[in-house]
Amino acid sequence: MTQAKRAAPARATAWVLENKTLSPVEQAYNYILQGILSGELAPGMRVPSESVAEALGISRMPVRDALRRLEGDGAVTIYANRGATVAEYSHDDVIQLIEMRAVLEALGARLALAHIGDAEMEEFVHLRERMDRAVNDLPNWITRHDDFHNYLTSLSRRPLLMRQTERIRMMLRPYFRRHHAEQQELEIPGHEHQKIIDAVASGNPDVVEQTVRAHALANVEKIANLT
Amino acid sequence: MTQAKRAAPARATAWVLENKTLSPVEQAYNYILQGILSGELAPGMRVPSESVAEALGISRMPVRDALRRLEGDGAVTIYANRGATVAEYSHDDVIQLIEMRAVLEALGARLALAHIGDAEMEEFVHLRERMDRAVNDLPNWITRHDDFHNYLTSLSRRPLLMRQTERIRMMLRPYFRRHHAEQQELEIPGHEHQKIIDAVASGNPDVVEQTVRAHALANVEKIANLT
DNA sequence: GCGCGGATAATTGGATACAATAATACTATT
DNA sequence: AATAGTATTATTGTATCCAATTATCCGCGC
Repeated sequence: MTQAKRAAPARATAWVLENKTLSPVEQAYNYILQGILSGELAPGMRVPSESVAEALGISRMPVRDALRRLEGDGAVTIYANRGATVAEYSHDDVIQLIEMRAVLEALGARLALAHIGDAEMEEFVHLRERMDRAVNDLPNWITRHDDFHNYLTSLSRRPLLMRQTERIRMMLRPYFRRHHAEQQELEIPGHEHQKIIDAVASGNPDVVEQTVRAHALANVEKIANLT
Repeated sequence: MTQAKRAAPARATAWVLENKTLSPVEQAYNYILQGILSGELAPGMRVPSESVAEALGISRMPVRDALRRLEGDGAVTIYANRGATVAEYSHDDVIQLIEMRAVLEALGARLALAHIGDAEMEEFVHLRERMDRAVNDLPNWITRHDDFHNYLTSLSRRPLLMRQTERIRMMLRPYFRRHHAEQQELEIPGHEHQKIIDAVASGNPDVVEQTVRAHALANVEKIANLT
């Protein structure tokens, strides 16, 4: 069990950029994830390693690796001897995920306050406007919406927290899509998110945390009821 | 001629307890995780798939699967073409993890209130006592400590939340071990945790949430400074 | 028509083999 | 002696093959 300790290699954060040809595992990972995020692969659908392998012209082995990683991300569920399916979250699961996201993003927002100046406030308004402009284009709007929240969380300078919230958001993606697709209008332009901007502008950590938390929990029931 | 049967591990690997033939992936997963939790495998140590496979009498393939899952759990880090190492978290990382655990467990505690009656209160006291009795046995105390917190979180009836907090606790395990090992005494028996019990007894959600959160953040700096 | 077995097909799990990559050791050259 | 470049070794990544499990289909009996 014991292994010689050796200095861990430097964290390669930029390997994506220099690698033009993605490795088979990465191809498979991106391919499947894209399918889930885009909505092509709906919750419950099977993801046979064979068909993915064939589609990408690789063997099943890297696909399996990719599926394991996606399982860790909560994007797919792997049943023993029965393969992988796009993760399906129940009514209660969705509630839990939203609750978790709420407290985590609220925490992120609170911690972000320390790093917010005029430039950042401007950026918030900018992001809100971009969101509003995409109000009639659902896929685009979802992206912009995520941009807004991710930016706020990113200002906390907490990469692990960021990663966590992104992960949960990814898990919820299919259900948010469904929810927004059924709404007549996505949001009275900017209204909800302006409240967050105002809270941030106030500079009060408790207010910020509470506002973001409430925002995330806003229509938890409506979303969960779709499942 | 008849093909030789799949070689059942001829060597009776002194394996944990009587288990009903865990699949190779599960064996590898448990084996590595156990090594990390027990402290045998310290952060930064390499975990070559070959040696694990050999130790368990299986091939490298299921070990790879296990490592991928552990990567998703945050227990190991996999560098492309350079294998897996036990996940190493920096000073800042540890702070983030503790912060996340704080808000998530605080949320869990708040939600648990709805499911707490006399029987549960008794169980809390029971668990605290077990913890106190193990005060001179570090590994055991850590287990009891986790038992206490996991029980509280479990009462929220939020499996995903539970899983998340357990995951984070696992990531932090090596650093907590280090922290507690350096402490003269683990805790004025029951003192800190009695405060949580009292808060729960009060039945006030805000108090509970705040208390649990404060408890988790109690010595974040001391722990993080060890890295 | 409906359920129940048993054969058959489809799909995953695991092992071996080989290729690719990174780490290490070595040699030659300055 | 230091270093750069090369050869060697160790380890990981991928492909292919076979076994095992699960799902499907079909005939049979009620």
